[in-house]
Amino acid sequence: MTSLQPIRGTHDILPDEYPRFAHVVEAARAVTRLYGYREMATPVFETTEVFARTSGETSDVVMKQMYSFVDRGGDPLTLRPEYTAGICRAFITNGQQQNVPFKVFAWGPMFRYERPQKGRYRQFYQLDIEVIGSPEPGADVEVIAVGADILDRLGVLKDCVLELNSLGDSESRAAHRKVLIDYFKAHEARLSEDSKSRLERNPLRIFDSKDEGDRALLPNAPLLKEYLTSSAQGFFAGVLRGLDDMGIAYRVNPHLVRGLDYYTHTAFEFVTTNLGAQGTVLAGGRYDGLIEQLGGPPTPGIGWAAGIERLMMLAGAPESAPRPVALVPLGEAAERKALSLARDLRRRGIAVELDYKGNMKRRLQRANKAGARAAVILGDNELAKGVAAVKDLDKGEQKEVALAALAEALSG
RNA sequence: GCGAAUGUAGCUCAGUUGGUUUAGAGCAUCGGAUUGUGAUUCCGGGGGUCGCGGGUUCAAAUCCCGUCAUUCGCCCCA
Repeated sequence: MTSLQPIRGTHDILPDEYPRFAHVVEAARAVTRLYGYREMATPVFETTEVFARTSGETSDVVMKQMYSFVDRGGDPLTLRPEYTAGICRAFITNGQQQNVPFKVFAWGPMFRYERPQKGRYRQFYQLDIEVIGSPEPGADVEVIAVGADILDRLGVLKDCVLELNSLGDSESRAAHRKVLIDYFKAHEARLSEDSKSRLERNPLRIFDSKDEGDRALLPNAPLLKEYLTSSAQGFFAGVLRGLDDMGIAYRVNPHLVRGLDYYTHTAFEFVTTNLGAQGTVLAGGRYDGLIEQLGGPPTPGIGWAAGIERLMMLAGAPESAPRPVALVPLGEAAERKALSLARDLRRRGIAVELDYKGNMKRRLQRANKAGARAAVILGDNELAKGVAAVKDLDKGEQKEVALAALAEALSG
C-alpha cells in the first residue's frame, strides 16, 4: 500500500493555522521567562525503559499507548508519550544536580497510540514545565501560577476551573490503597467491568467512574485524605495557602487522580467544558520519587503539561503579522531594478512581496490577496524620473515618491 | 480495544422511490472583456477512480458486504 494518506491521528499544521500554534508557544515562552524558567529540548525518543519504569507498568500509557520499536542495533526504543520522564533523564545524565532548582520550559511533539477524536491525536504537541529539586510547597504554587498565567494570557483561564488534590506521600498511598482494595473487593459483584480491571491497576480511578453501580459504592468508600500522614496534610495545606495568597481560584477534588503512577502529593488539572470529552487543558503534579526510580539521587520534582492543540481550539486568534508592501515592476528594466530595490527595503525591515511574472492587473490582484498595505509601482515612466508610484491599497490614493526616499515613506 | 454517524471537485454542499447518453452548484483557481491600476460585473476554461474493493441488478453516487479514513461518545488522557 503506497497510499498518500497521512498516518491516522496525525495532522498537518498549514500556514493559515500555524500562527495560532506559534501564538500558544509564544505565550508560554513569555510567561515562563518571567518566572525564571529556561527553555530546553530533549530527543523525541528514548530507550523504552525510561518511560516504562517511570509511568508505571500498569498505566494505560505503558500498556497500550506507547509507540515502541526496535532499532537496527537491537535496542528497544519508544517515541515519547510525555515530556517529564525525558527531562528527568536529561537532568540525571547531564549532571544537573548542581543546578537545582532546575526550572525548565519545553515544548514539542508527543506520541500516543490512541483512538483519535476531537482534541486527541496520536502525534500531538505539548507545552511542559518542570521544577526539579524543590521540595517546598512554594514550588507547587509557583508551577500552578505559571500555568494559570499562560492560560490567562491566551484568554482561556476564564473558561477553566483549577481542580486539585493531594495524593499524599508513598506511605499515605500504600495505607489507603490497601483499605480501598479491600473495600471494593468486598463489593466486587456490584462493580462495573471497567472498574474491576481498575481494581488492581489503579483503584483510585474508580472514584472517577460514571457507572451507576460504581457510584453507589462511593459514599462509603475510604477516602485518601483520611489516610494522609500529618506531614502530607501539612504540605497540602501549604499549597492551598499559597494559592490563596496568590489569588488563584481552585476547587479541591478528593477524587482527582492522575493517569501516571509517579505522582505524589499535589495533583492538579485545569479543566474546561468547551472541548467535548477532552476537558483537560493543562495538568500535572508532584513526582518526588521519579528521579530515584530512574537511577538518579533522591530528588523531588513537580511539573505540568498542556496540550497545544487543545489550547489552540480555545484561544482567540493572535494579532496578525505586519502587512507587506508589494512591488509592481513593469517591463524588463523595472523588473531588474525591483530586485535590488526589494532587497534594500527588506534589509531595512520592510516586508516586500515581489511576484515573478504577470501584468499590472495580475500583480495588483496578488498584492491585494497577500494583504499588502501598499503597492510600489515602477514602470519606465517612473524609472526615467527616479521615482516610484506608491499606491495606498486601503485608500486607493496614489502619489509619487523619489526612489531614495522610498524606505522612509514606507516605514510609517 | 468498544459503540454510533459520515465519506460526491481545492473548500462548502446538491443529486427525489436505483433510470434524461458528457455527475451539478456556489466559492476558489486559470484565461479573456481591459497588453499602466486591486472591489464589482460579464464571458469562457481546467479540475471528479462519486474514499477503496467486491456483490446484487438490464441499469449503482444511490441497495448489500468488506475495508480505509474522519467525526462524536466510552475507556484513557494533554
